[in-house]
Amino acid sequence: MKPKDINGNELRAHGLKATGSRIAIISEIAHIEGYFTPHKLYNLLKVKGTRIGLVTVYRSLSALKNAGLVCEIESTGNSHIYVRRSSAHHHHLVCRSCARVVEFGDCDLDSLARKLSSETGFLIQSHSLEFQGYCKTCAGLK
Amino acid sequence: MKPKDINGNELRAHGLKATGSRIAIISEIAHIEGYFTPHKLYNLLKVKGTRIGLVTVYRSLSALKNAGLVCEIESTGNSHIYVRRSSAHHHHLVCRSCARVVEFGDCDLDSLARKLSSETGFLIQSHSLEFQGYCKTCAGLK
DNA sequence: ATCTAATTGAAAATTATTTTCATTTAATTC
DNA sequence: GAATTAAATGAAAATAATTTTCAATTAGAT
Repeated sequence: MKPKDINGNELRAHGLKATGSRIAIISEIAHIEGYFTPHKLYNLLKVKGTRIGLVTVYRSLSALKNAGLVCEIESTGNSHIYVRRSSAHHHHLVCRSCARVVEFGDCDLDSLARKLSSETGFLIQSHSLEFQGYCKTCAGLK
Repeated sequence: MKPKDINGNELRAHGLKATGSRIAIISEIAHIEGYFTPHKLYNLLKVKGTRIGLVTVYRSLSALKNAGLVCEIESTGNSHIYVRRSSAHHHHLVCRSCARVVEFGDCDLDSLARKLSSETGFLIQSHSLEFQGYCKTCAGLK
């Protein structure tokens, strides 16, 4: 929310060239509460009057993902879904109604991972976990 | 592996018309160890000499998913990914090398869900969990 | 055997994403 | 501050994935 990225320091700190497009993109992402697709971000930027092409949105999101500034969410849908990234290892609570995303970090899956590892012989390297439901506001409206 | 589906009883039991295409599809799926995309299944069927169109593969997988005979896996990729479904509530261990999938059921996330619920006000309805790594065979080869 | 609604295939349409390549631009060097 | 350079950009084309349309076929019921 705060305009801390009016300059491109955060981008440069992550090894990315601080172009006008990217600054506009991370500024816009800072305002998005829930998750978003490349198209949604593109449209938000267009409404704001910027002239950033869809291709640049795709490429920038890919770069921001590699730099760790956004996360890509796993889904069964037909398009990429991103959220702004804040903490290191974390998971998401996703609202089915308004797309609000809440992060949490304490997943405590190590003992389960160890157990599965010994039962199956798998070398486990990572995991993904997500809870789906309705946020406080949307749950109240139902 | 066993040809229990040479007839379409499993399909009819789930409210699906037992067409030749669908019988061929579930028979083929029964032989696939890991996960698969619509295209992969389509190609396997073509190699076997069937004349099932890609569109039918898409439609059948959608129907089988609704009927609970296959699961769709969440991913960040550009295509749908399915696995044969066996038990009710379960999760997957996925091998990054050979795509082998091992199911497990005891995720024990209820207490975490309750805690998150009380902290955030979310009404939690479901969750997805997946572990990624290398299966015993592929881990040995590395 | 007939009927009917669901399924199928082929082609077209739609949607999502990536590549190509000429141009522009941020960051560096002088 | 101007010149240099590699990376980023935009527009269009290419590729890939998925869905729709519609006429023909077929499973399951009568």
